[in-house]
Amino acid sequence: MKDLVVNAITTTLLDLKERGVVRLDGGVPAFSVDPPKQAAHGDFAVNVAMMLSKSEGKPPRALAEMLVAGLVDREDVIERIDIAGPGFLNVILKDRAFHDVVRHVARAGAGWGRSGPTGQKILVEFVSANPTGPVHVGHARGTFVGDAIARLLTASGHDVTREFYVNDFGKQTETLGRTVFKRYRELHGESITLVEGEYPAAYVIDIAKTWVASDGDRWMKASVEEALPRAMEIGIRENLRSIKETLALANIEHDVFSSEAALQASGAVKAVVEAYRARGATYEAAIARGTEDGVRNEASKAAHYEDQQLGGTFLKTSEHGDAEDRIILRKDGTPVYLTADLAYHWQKYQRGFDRIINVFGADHGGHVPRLKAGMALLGLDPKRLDVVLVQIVRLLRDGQEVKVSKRKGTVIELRDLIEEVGADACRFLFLMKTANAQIEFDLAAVERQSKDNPVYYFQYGHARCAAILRKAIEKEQPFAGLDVVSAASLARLTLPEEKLLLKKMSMLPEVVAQAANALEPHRVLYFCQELIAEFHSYYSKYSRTERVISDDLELSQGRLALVAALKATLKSAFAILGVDAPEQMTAAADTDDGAFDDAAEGV
RNA sequence: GCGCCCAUAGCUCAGUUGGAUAGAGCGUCGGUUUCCUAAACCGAAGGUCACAAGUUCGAAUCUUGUUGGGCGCGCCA
Repeated sequence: MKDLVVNAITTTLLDLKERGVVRLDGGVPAFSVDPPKQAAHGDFAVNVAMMLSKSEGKPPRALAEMLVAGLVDREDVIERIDIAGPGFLNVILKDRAFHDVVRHVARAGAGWGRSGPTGQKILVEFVSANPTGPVHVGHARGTFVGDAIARLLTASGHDVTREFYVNDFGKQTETLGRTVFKRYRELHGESITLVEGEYPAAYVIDIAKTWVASDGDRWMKASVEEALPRAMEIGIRENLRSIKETLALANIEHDVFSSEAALQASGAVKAVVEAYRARGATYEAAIARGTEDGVRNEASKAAHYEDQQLGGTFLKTSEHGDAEDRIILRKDGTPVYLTADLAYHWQKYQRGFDRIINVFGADHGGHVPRLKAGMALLGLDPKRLDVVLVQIVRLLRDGQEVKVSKRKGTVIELRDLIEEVGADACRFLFLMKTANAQIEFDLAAVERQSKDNPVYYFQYGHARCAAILRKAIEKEQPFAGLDVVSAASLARLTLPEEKLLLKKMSMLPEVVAQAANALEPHRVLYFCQELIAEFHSYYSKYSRTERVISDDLELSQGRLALVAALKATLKSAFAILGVDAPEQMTAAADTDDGAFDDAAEGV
């Protein structure tokens, strides 16, 4: 619908240029066509006259008048254009333009709001929780945001691969293995003590039980070194199984689980180092170049680990915006975490993705410049790599901060949260906010409010549409269908609220495209909220006077078309967000208090 | 100390990439159901958009500075 206005204005501008009325040196500017806040300002407000003022050397209002006078409206959809304020064009459209929205929705079907295939291959990596424990609430935000971004990009016609990077290599995995082995011995009657850094939480005991069930006491005589590979294997396998179960509960599915251990075993890590050497991007040193002259000072964390810094092979990441060069091989020749990650991302490029998106927690923000610099040093375009940083969620319970720590065993699992409030409600809590703002999250409030969670407002909007369509059948006026509803019926949609609803619905494809472009799923959510609010308001206002279903059959069909189009719009938007669109609301279940109480147990 | 992110109603957050009189939910107060679902709607109260300059027709939005908060600054991952 907005396209109609954009086309008419563009055509008019080009025509005026042809006739020498405007110079249009910079081409047609990227003017805005927006629904104004106030109804008095027409259906769409256009700012093109203000934008052209400087380059044309004429006042905006004069340009606006020239545009109106020379308007070329090939599709015959513009009723009137008012000039207002500093030079806005307030466009009023003919009713026909509104009714075409219904045709659009009908034609698009299940693809309404989505775009055709772009051929672009995009990789979205998200969650990537360490397989040393279950998915906890600290991961929840990145998990839902990542999933919604993947859905958005899919809706925009891109070929999306969803990936989970499994850090099944390194010291933390070893620590997990040691803890599992201790618990295994404990189950066979030994008394054990966990040391600082090992995982005290109960889930490790469950892992050990699984191990006992399959291997019995076979490893009781083995040394730690002998048993460790098996302990790590079991630990990672069980944690990964638990992670996948939780993700399934959250309605999230990954296409690829990429293993760091496999990456290491494949030789890819050594290969990336060789590639850097061949490009002259490395050097051997005891300390990173430049760091002597005060890039680091005593306040830097690095100072506390100086004794572990023995030198080795450095990568010249500072040449591409990183604060300092980074080590990629220790003195003994072993690679560091970054080296593996560089190899991993090199592979992402080699796998043929046009765009690579990582959803990281804000605590990994410092990692981004190194990664991008590392890609640049391989001759790859770092702009193809986008990192969405999801800010920390501060967890509160009744206003008091809750510290979540895997090491202390005070983990609140995402699974518990989902079971308490439901997957859709949980998803909503995290998608309502932009990813790059830190938020607070009161668990007690979530427990209390689980019944009036915002998600139900959305779902009720859809269910209400469904209820009206059911009622029409009951009253023997079943809706004919969006594709066959008559022009005469649609012409009966003349109430201002009805036109507003149609106009709003028509914006869905643009909202989705913009949200995908910005990697901001919450935009779709707020669009739905506005649309539903307008609908409830319309419904209530006319519930006594202008009902959807009346004795006027022609009018009823028109209004049912409005309701059906809205239902289709919501259903499509919900699917893009990963939220269920129910046909009817079931009574809110009673929630028992304190569901988190035993989730945070220590050992 | 340095880098990144943030600051909007009592609370939690939006604000259509610079547009006209800054919004929603929750909370408070008051109203609306013989009716297509009240999980809804209507109204009231509530704001120096942290502060100060600057950029221009126009700033919550862009620039700089100040203040306050978060994250990071490791040869951990």
